[in-house]
Amino acid sequence: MADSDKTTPLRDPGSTKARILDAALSTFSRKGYHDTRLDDIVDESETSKGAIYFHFANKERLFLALVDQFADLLERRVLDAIDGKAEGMARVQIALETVLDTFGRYRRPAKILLVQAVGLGNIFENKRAEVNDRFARLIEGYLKEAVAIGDIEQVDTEVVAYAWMGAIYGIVIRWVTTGEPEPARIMNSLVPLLLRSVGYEAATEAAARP
Amino acid sequence: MADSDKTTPLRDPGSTKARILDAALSTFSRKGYHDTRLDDIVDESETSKGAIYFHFANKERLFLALVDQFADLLERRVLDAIDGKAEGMARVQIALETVLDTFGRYRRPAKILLVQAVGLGNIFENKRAEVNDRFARLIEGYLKEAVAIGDIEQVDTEVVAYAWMGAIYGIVIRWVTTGEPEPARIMNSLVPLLLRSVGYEAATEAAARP
DNA sequence: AATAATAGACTGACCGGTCGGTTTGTCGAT
DNA sequence: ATCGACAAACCGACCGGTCAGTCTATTATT
Repeated sequence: MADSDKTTPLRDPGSTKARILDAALSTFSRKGYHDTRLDDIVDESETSKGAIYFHFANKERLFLALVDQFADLLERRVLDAIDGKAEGMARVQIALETVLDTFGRYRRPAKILLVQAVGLGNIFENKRAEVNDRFARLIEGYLKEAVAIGDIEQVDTEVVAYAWMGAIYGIVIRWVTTGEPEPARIMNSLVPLLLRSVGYEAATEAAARP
Repeated sequence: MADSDKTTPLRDPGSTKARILDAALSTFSRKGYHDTRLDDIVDESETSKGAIYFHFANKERLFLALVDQFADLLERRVLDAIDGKAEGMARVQIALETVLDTFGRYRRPAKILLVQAVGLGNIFENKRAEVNDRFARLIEGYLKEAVAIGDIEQVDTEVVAYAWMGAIYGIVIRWVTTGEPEPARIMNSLVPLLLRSVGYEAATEAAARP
């Protein structure tokens, strides 16, 4: 996923691939998958069809590369944020805040993952479900830990995890589309709301970072 | 929307249109918008291209007709269920249960609204947002009422409403796709979860209907 | 010279939409 | 009650634009 996989860079191959990915991100997030023409990406990246097909097998793969890229980033950020700093519900809270923060910082990738990757064929739907599962399971793990520790009472952790992901998605999708509830407001309203839903009162108050 | 608008039905125009809508619902919900060929609908409905274009302006309108149809049904069911029977959080609870129950009963329309209508062009995205808003605002209204009455404390009703819709969507999408959390379990876990998120303890227990 | 990387003209399958034509029912006139 | 005129409903072959993907040519690198 980095730059130098194994191929020897000629002119400056990384930059072309990166330019293609950038342009693809921009166009896909703006127009959606089907309304994006390969030629749009060619224009915006100032490369060529040949370059695209040299670096990616086809349109579908190019799109999925963006999804994977962002899913990886999101997971890394959550894991980094947690990183043994706390346990129980404190962990859950940090995880939620990090997910929200990351969506906030990366608006276009978020849009691709949450909006544009939905409703396409089964291939895409599976990928979306896979990513969703990944994070729902992550959250569920922390939740179970919190239950075990006694931070919160017994709950249907599976339903909670998916409901939370859904709630986050719902709010973020709206923000991504309309810009409406400002990230700070989302952070301050949504996180306590979710925590309260399992009977936990949020510890922190203004957690929104600049 | 009935049959005899003003035109005198000849053979039985309603039935053909209904067959087309049925086939469209079936195919769109299964394959999604773009993977559905008009000819698929022709085959499944045992009609013809001409019949489709006689009743609908184009593919897009046919799809949107399904979305509208279901959105109307959903709204009607919620309003009927409420219908002055209660007020405050009791109303909110009934609204939530009705929405969930309706999604549960109409799996394919639910899939079209929640999955297949996402990620298509802007036209579709707007429609989806419109429907989503409609219900979020509905819920928000009841929530505000509950706050005014004193059933629950002050909350960011807008965020709560959209978060709830998202949570419901998230769970229902999963069910629609995988069949996973059974409707009864959803009803019993999700509704209390949502109510608790605004500090309200659910009154009823096993509310799931046969 | 050989190979990686890039360019971009070109192809062909695909599919939404059209359109001329056919069938089926209504109704007024005879 | 028969017919002819008309229209609503329906049929399906066909058209034509679109666009992902291919292919050959060209350039840069070792």
